[in-house]
Amino acid sequence: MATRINGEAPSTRRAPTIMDVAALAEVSKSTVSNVIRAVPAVSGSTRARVIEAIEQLGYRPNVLARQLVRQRTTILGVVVGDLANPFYGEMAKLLERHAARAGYTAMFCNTEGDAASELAGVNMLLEYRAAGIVFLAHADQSGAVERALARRVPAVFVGSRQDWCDSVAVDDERGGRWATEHLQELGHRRIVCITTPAEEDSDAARIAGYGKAMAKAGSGQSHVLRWLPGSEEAEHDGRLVSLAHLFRPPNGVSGVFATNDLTAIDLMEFLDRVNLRVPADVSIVGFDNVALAGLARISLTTMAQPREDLARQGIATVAARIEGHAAGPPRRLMAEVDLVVRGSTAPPYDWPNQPVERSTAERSA
Amino acid sequence: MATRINGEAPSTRRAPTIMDVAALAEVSKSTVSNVIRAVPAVSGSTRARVIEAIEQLGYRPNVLARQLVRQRTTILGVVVGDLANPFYGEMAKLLERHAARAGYTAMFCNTEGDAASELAGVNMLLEYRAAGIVFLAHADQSGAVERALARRVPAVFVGSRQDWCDSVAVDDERGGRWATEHLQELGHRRIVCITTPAEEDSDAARIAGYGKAMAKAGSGQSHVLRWLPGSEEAEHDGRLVSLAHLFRPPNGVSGVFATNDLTAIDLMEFLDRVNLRVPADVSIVGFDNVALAGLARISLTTMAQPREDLARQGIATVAARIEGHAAGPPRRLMAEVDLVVRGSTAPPYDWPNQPVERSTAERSA
DNA sequence: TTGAAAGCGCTAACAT
DNA sequence: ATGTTAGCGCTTTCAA
Repeated sequence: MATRINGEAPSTRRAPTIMDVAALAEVSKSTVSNVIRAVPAVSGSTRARVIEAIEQLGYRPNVLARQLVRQRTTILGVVVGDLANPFYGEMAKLLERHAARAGYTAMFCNTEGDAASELAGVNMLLEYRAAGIVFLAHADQSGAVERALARRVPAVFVGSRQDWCDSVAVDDERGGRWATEHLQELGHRRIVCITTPAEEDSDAARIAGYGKAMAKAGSGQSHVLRWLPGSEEAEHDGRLVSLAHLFRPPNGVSGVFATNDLTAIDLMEFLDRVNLRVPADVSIVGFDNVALAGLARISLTTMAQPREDLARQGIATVAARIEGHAAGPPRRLMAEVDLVVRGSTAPPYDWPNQPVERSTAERSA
Repeated sequence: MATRINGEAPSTRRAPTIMDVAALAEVSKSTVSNVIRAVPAVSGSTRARVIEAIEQLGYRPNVLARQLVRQRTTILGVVVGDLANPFYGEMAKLLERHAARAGYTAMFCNTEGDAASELAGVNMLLEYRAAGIVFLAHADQSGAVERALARRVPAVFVGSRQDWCDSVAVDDERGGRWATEHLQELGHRRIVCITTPAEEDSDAARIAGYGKAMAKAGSGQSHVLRWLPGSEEAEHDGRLVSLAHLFRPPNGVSGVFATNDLTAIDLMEFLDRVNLRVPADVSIVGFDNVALAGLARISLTTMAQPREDLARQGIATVAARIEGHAAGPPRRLMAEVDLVVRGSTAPPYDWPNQPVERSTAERSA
């Protein structure tokens, strides 16, 4: 009979350990370990006894101890900007699902778009010895996060890019260009780009795409406004401009490219309030194709990101690095962006009817 | 000079340990530990040397090892139904924030409303030796989760209830009653309740509230329909009924209480499609007050849940159990539910105008 | 004020 | 087929 190391009765509060199981099954702890890890070299009868003991005690292996001795965790950190934003919520869910499928446990940290909490979150993940990190957001501009990572843990940016790191994202510049061209083809000339004050990396590329389309068309200048939803004004070249005035027909802005759907929808709300009609007075194109955008009452024309692809490839990319299937310089994977035309865009009020570009595939978010 | 235990140069891939720091600072590892844990009994000069070494190596304590030896983690598990649902997304974010404030690290698992993955998620949290678990959803009906928990780890239900466990939630029955009474006071008599096939605990209470209000008014019977958004039909008493037919004026149903906002909004979409107007033909009341519901284009009358309170009290409740400030039988905390009247409810088309009940406080989700 | 030593629960050689 | 043993990186007595 195997010796019971701990002479006392099992504490009511403490979780049973591998030793408790070994004692009950009257085997050594290695045998229990062999059963848990499905090592074949265990006789049927012994295995049965061990399994019986495990169930009787309600034993569950301590992952912390296992990962400590294995010198490798299965924790995958996910840095999210704002879980309450439906785009990130959906991405978080998909990432978790794919991570689980690949044998990893997702650990989220919400940064609230704040560089300090982003760094705190990354540090926490590092202290948990996360096997890899997925960035859905990146607020830090100072390089502190890059330094903290110090090439010690594989990371991937999903939905945005960073030159020092693997990434999976759509061609944001192309998306911005396409969105703007859609407005131009409808006949719009006075087109502005509206973005949020808390600008993400990907926003810059989308804005650049807008700029290129405007330059190429040669019509009208490009104007980028930073708008905090709720405010009546937006910042343009360091000056505040009144939005209501900006859009006032007949000579106001008739087309808007918003760098994300939430901003686009907030703008719709604003326009509704000041009695400007979408799309009769103002056409709007968003970016992301959140579920919301597909509601008939919103019906927002937008650039769709293939969320499922982004999640799948993001996990695959970081898993390949973790498992050593991939080495070398940062990889930049591209996913396809697509225009989804809905009811928020139409020719400007003074424009003759003409055929309208259609999306490659209409999707319902 | 202290002996360097590990003679080799530090590996490029492995994270530095407390021993590496000790060797570099020429102290023992206990001293390093004392510095990390801010134990006062360390001389200023020693502390400085250690801190210097920590920074030079980019050392970060291994939380796994620490929690193993301390026999207690700071991991707080959060079981979520669907992160892509804005109500849960927002709750997840708030819970994470409050958990962090209380010194815990949130670890989410998304169950997709599926009992099997819920149990898998709980098992995972148990294997990580989570200090406590917050349930935002509960799909399992078999008691398997309760048995797995086996009173070994403190848990709290937030937004729903379970008699074997602490909970923080609004009075769902009162909410359902209030929502129905609002419709009744507007003059509606033919009022149905619409819920999802994947019914949560809290849905049952909301439906019960609807039933009580209907019974009390003595007008019309109560009818509960299970509807899968996208379908043209809903299940009622085991039979399928056509929604379009159900609402057709003048003798169709004129008022709907939906057990959550997402279902309510999906119903709005459906009604829009079949050319029934909200609220002229059909009035709708939802439940949750998600951000979406406050958009002018949706303008859904709904029962608001105090999300911030739920999150704060949920964390406080489980933290109290963990930290031993609380013992004894399950606690059931109540949060206030509130009617938010918006544009989706109005008197029925054949009803004379009359004063309308107003919300305690109009909120913008 | 510092250091030595005994584990926490587990895995993975290596012995038997 | 099963047991023995040496750690994984850390905290925490207890001695010095």
